[in-house]
Amino acid sequence: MNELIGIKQIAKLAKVSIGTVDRVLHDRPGVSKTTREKILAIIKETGYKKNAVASRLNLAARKKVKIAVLIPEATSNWSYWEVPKKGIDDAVEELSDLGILVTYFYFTGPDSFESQAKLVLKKDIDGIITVPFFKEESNCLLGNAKKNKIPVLFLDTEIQLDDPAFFIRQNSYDAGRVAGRLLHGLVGEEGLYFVFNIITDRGMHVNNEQRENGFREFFKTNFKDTPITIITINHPIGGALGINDELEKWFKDKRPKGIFVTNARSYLIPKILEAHKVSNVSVVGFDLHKDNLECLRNNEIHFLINQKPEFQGYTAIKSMFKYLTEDDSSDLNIDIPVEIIVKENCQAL
Amino acid sequence: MNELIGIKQIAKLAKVSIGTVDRVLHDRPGVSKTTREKILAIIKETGYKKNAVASRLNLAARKKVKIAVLIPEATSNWSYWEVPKKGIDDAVEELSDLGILVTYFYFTGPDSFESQAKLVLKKDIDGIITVPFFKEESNCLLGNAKKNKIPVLFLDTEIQLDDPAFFIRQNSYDAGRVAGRLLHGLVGEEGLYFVFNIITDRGMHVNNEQRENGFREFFKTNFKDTPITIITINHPIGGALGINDELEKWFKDKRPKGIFVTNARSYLIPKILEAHKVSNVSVVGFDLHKDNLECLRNNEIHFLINQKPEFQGYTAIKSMFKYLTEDDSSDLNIDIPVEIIVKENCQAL
DNA sequence: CTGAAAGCGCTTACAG
DNA sequence: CTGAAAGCGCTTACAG
Repeated sequence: MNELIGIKQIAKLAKVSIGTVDRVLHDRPGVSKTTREKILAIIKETGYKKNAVASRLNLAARKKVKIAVLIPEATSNWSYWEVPKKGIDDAVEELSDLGILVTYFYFTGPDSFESQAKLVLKKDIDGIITVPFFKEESNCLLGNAKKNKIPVLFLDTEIQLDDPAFFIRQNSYDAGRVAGRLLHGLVGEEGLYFVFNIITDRGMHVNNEQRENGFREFFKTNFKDTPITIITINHPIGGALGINDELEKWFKDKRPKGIFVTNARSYLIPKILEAHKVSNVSVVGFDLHKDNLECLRNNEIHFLINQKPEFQGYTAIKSMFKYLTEDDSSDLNIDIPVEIIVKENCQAL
Repeated sequence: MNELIGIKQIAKLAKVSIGTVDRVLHDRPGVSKTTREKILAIIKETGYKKNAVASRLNLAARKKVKIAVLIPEATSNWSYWEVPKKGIDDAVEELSDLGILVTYFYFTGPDSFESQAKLVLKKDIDGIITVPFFKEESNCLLGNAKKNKIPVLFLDTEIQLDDPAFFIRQNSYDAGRVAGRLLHGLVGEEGLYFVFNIITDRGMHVNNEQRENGFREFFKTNFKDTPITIITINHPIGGALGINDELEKWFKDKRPKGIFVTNARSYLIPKILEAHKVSNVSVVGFDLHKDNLECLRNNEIHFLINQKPEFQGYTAIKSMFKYLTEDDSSDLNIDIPVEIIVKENCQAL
């Protein structure tokens, strides 16, 4: 709390000009070894810390930090990707005085991802935020970005890539374990457990798989012999699910039942249950999709797990900006907490 | 995204100097009505927004924002108040370049709260962050602060005061309803429910009461005839709880049981249950006290509700700073979300 | 290799 | 009532 030491004080102590101090601070060439070392010693001694605000004030006007955001196009159904975008926009607003420019690029499948990624790399850009939905194409983007020394931050999903990268996403395996805990609490040890993977042709299912694995691991660790039935349904988005003979068989059993839906489509379950005339089934799903929230309010879904997409977007921008301006990568790898939502705490969000 | 309009451009458009523009922007006297109106019109037209960073750069060096934080002294037992303090310190660190100075004051009871509050008001201070543990004394502080036009922000607990004030805290009533939902999920409709208020002589019990009310309201709304037994134990912090005849009576009943502890002392429950030789009781409590976390890991406590004390501290500083520097009070009243913690999602925090 | 000057957008004395 | 200058801490040309 003693008077903050600035570049000016350092210069005075070292008997040089502030320009020279600046050169040393930024590791720029053109300083003799002796002066450099003298200045470095003083910087260390005084515990000098650069004033990031003053620094940005200059640069903001001349050279904005440019970040490209490459995400799925918001579809007409559920515009999930509007949510992280909201967070991104909030962060941009907060950082606007510090000089930031975010440009959005959209993709719909592997091909457009690839072409948009190429477009991004052609632009004059400092960092990239995207999602690793397509392994090969993500590797390609990551490799090319690496060549240009452009950092890439992935949201939503973690997959193994050829080069190290940054990830801000929920640990889906942990989320599955939490779902196991919650569903077990409602259904008990004598229950029948179902995992519903309601998928579509296109799109990644990495999160689905890891959530299922975590769910099974929970039971394997805590309640060894609990039988879990995995049901995978390929179903286009929109449209309802009808009677299913395989399901009918399962529903005949009298034991208490729990269903874990490994993605946002748990809102489809109540109608299936109705069609099969089954009731008293506990349901755990993901994401605060409005239809899910509706089911939560009607006690048709009992728990929702939130991966905080808005926070993901917000913190992605903040962390990337911090990295690009202060070379601080500490916030570029984040485990989003597994947030548990019930009817009584869903409004506050 | 067109070129940002600055004070200089405004001045040029209005054919005045930037000094005059500055006077208008800050509503300072010494500008003729005509020029003032001309400038205001241009500001409106151009959508000028002041560059907060540049503005602070000046002031940071001359006049720091000074915030007094008056909180309970951290006790040797559980230093709960270390947690919001951590959040406060993080926020201060983040804002250090913008010129902030936080001074801590500590109290142990109503008397020291009062004397420390007086001390705070004598200092040259821009804002106060504290907790409303003592109604009369809080009113006194709030009244005096109002006279000096110093904003007061209360954390942790909301109570009704004579003047309007700012609150950043969890809605305890909602938290109680969430606890009801969670415990009911584990215990079911045929169960016996207990609310444990484990209190001490000193200290406020407003949160305890509201949590209990919310809990009862949950059952009243959803499961009308569920019997709930309220048990209030006055017990000093530290030391264990032994056999209790009244409890023994209740524990004789064979029905499934659920216990809701309305504060952080749920870690005392497992030992009581052991003493009474009762098992299979579901427990919901508050706060990530290390003993509570230990019980959560041992499956002796099943849910914990977190009121995010670190976030409360962090956001208190950020919001107060924003209010004092940008006159933006929008973040000074916050409902902290009711965060649900189980064994499987407690590490990430 | 080093220094002096101009500037980022805004604020604060000071001069008229 | 208004303007011109100096300055916040740092960065960037430019001059030597």
